[in-house]
Amino acid sequence: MASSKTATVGRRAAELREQLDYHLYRYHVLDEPEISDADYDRLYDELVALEDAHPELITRDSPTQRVGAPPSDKFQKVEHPTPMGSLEKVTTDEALEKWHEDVCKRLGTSEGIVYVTEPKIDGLSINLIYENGAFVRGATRGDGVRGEDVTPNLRTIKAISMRVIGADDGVPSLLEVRGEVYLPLSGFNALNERLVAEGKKPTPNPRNAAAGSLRQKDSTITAQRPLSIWIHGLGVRDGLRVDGHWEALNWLREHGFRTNPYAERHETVASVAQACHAWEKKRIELDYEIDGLVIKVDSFDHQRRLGALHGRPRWARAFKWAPMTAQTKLERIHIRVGRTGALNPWAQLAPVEVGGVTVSTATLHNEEDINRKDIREGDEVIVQRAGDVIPQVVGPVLPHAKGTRAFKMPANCPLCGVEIVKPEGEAMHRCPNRACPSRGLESLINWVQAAADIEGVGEQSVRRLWDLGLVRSLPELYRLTKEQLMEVEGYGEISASNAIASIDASKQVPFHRVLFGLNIPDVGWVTAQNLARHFENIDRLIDAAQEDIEEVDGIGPDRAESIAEWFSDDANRALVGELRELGLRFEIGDELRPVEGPLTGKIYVITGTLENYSRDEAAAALEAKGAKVGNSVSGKTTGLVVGEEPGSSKLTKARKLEVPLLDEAALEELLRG
DNA sequence: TAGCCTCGAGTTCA
DNA sequence: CTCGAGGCTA
Repeated sequence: MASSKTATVGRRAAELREQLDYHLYRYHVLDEPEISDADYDRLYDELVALEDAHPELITRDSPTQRVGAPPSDKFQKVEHPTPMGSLEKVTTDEALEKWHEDVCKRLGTSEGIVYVTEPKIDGLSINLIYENGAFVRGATRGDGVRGEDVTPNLRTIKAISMRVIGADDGVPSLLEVRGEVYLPLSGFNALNERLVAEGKKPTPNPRNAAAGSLRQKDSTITAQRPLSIWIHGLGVRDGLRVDGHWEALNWLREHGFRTNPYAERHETVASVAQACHAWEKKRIELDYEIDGLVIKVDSFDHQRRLGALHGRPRWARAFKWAPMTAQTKLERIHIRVGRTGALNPWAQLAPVEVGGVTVSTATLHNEEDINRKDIREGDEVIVQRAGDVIPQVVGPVLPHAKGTRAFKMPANCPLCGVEIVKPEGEAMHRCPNRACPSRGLESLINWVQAAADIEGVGEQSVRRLWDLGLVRSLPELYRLTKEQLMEVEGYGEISASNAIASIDASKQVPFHRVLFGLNIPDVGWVTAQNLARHFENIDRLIDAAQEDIEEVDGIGPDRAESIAEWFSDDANRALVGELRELGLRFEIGDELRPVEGPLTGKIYVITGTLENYSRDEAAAALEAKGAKVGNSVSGKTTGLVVGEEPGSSKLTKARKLEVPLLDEAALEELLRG
């Protein structure tokens, strides 16, 4: 008895759902309601009552369940006239090719299929409604069926047209226009600078910043954010005669909508694949983030015949690249003490794929930076590899896990136990102990890999030699014997004698490299060269007064003082004497003579990877012609040599300063001419 | 004295 | 590559 009643109720519920869906469709999709709103509400209320009494009858797609997300009192939920579907993604050429084959099979032809690609903007999908040519409402995508009405905020975005231009040539009475709201990177950076200046926490990425800006309750705040939009499609468009997506984009553009200029038309799938790869590299040139390309079958007739599966159109795909950001757990914050005694905190991360490589460590710079970003051990954090290669921890995915606490530098050096100091106004904490093992070890590593660049002895070997107590100083490295080296893990008869030979050969490195390798504070590559050029030998330098040192290019009172102080230390003087006796070079050769050539006075900067030269080779070739090669683009830069996968910051700066760009062919031309 | 420029230092992964 | 900071210049 009871069961048959339940069955009746179940049938009625299903009937109501079907009717409600049908009337919603009549109303929203076709704009031709068959019943009044009051009648609709009566049906709806009946279903709600049934579902309240029999919760087991509630289905996920019930019209009553469309308010899925937690209710917000800020924004009204609105239903989209046509649902905003999501795109199935592909990540490989093979998957793309497979999709193409499916398209051909379903259309029964491989002829005449045209694709359109557009950058896939990492922003917020928005649906805009125009009635009789006037903007009346805009909503976020939400769950695809209902979104949040953010009309007042959208009105503040100047890139959104408030009316359809050229309405006289037959604009549909109801027009649904889809687009992606985003925050340009320049605006994102400016916003974060402002937030930091106001003592607030910066936003982790442009997408979050855009979302936050658009969901401001107070639209005057939204108005201050430089949001923009790319329009990429049509929803409802009754009576509009366009036959394909490409034509639709053109129509939109002509009627006042901001469509992306990098939309491309492709006659073959191979051409589509090519675009997907080309844009993966070109994307950093854009002032907004894209995470792939959207690919659509152009013809609306084809689109209709292909249809959709589970709300995902068969006629479109998102080609997505490996993400440049990822979320992972920050397991521990470690401290490393550098060759100058600076304490460097670094993050040990749960390994995670970012931009195609597995990242497990990242530098955290200093205490201040960690706390400004509010990063804690145990947090879930966002890791990013942006235009550059080096991963950074952007910030925590709030809230903090239980039991975490703000990061604090240790009071004592983790290696030697001496009390840590932090000079007023400086960012870095330091271990002041000159005899701290970290300094000796790190400076030896710096010697073998940078200053002298000894082949066959790398960081690992130096660490092992140090641990075994065989080499604890530079002179000890030069007194190392083959027999001793063979005790070290990883060395055999041959590799040991080769390594000894390279150590011996490294005694010939030029004076300026020796100076660099001594680890004098404030003396890097350039200053070492300038010192060598100015004083010519160690005898003049070692006893030079601070005022004499100030004469050198790029050295002012601060640096001169620290250099003079270093040379007045007995231990350092002894080290110099010992190295000299061992046969290292302490006077200038002819390697620093300036080269006169056709490019004298010109300054070039190189970015990206060149095909026929390494960066060092290209730099050497330019220098051989008299040019200087710098590291950063400035107003004085003659030209920026751009290879494959260039760094974004140099490129951006060069554009801004109108520094000429040279490709590899132009470089070769320059070197010949 | 401000703002540009250059330098030093530490940096990841395969 | 990016940051911070010292040096240089207008």
